[in-house]
Amino acid sequence: MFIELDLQSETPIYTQLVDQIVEGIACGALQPGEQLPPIRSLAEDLGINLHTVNKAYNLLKQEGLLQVHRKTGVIVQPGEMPGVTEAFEEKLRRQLRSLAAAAAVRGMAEEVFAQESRSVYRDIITNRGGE
Amino acid sequence: MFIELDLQSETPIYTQLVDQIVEGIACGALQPGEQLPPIRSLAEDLGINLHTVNKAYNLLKQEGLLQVHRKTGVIVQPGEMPGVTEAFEEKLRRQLRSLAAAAAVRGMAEEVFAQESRSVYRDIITNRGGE
DNA sequence: GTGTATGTTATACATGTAATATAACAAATA
DNA sequence: TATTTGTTATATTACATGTATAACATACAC
Repeated sequence: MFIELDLQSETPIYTQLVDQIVEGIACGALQPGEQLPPIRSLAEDLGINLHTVNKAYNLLKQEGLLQVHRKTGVIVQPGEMPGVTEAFEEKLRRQLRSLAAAAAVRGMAEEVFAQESRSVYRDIITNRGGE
Repeated sequence: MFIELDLQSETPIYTQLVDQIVEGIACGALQPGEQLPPIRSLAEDLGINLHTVNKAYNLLKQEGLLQVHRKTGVIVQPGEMPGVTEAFEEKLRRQLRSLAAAAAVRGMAEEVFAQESRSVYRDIITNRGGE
């Protein structure tokens, strides 16, 4: 798997997992219908607890990005992806707001901030990794 | 004061405080050198504990956005604002990355995402509030 | 000086979250 | 039947959040 954890980071492990799986789907490294490792294997591979993986998988299931079949295991949502809901828009704006304010205060111009966003987005879908 | 807290929110109170003060500085509602309420008054006004306000003020002090003088109280950084450091750039990119991936997965196009960022930024500095 | 308003520090407590460790359960399939 | 999967249930540890009190240190007004 392509997952890399930073156990020293202040971002919770399950969040890192969620983020990297979402990125994987976004950039095409994880195709719709593709199988993810069983929670126990992935947990062992990463040296973490089964429940931590489970929590991440469940969050993604609730968001409609993963499907969980008993015994079959976990796969990337095969058909329609969730789409941009009103709730998602709100959440996105709320988080962008915090970043934009911090950027503005430090003198980062509007266009630079927008360009930064665009460039980060592009880095993801072109699978370059970003750093 | 212009602070509004949502005690039901999952975002910690001190984070909400930090965000709103940063926004206040960004949009000009809080001018450089301007005085902020004493921690005890603000805490009482908002119906929260003194230490919660103190934590927020201290984070902003560490980031160089506030100055804390004993007895004089807390003021908005009067001279040079922090600027876009390497550390800030990294942190910004890391957080944008998570948002961009989530947006991409839901089919939000690159240009829409960039435009969204630009528009949120503009909302802040033009002091319209945003919602 | 005395008093007062400020931020600071220390201690304690309650609650919730993150992560781990075990164990057992439920369902699908070989 | 046995195995592999996700699920659920407890328990424990550590840490974060928020509160509550109390005391301390400094600057300023009087």
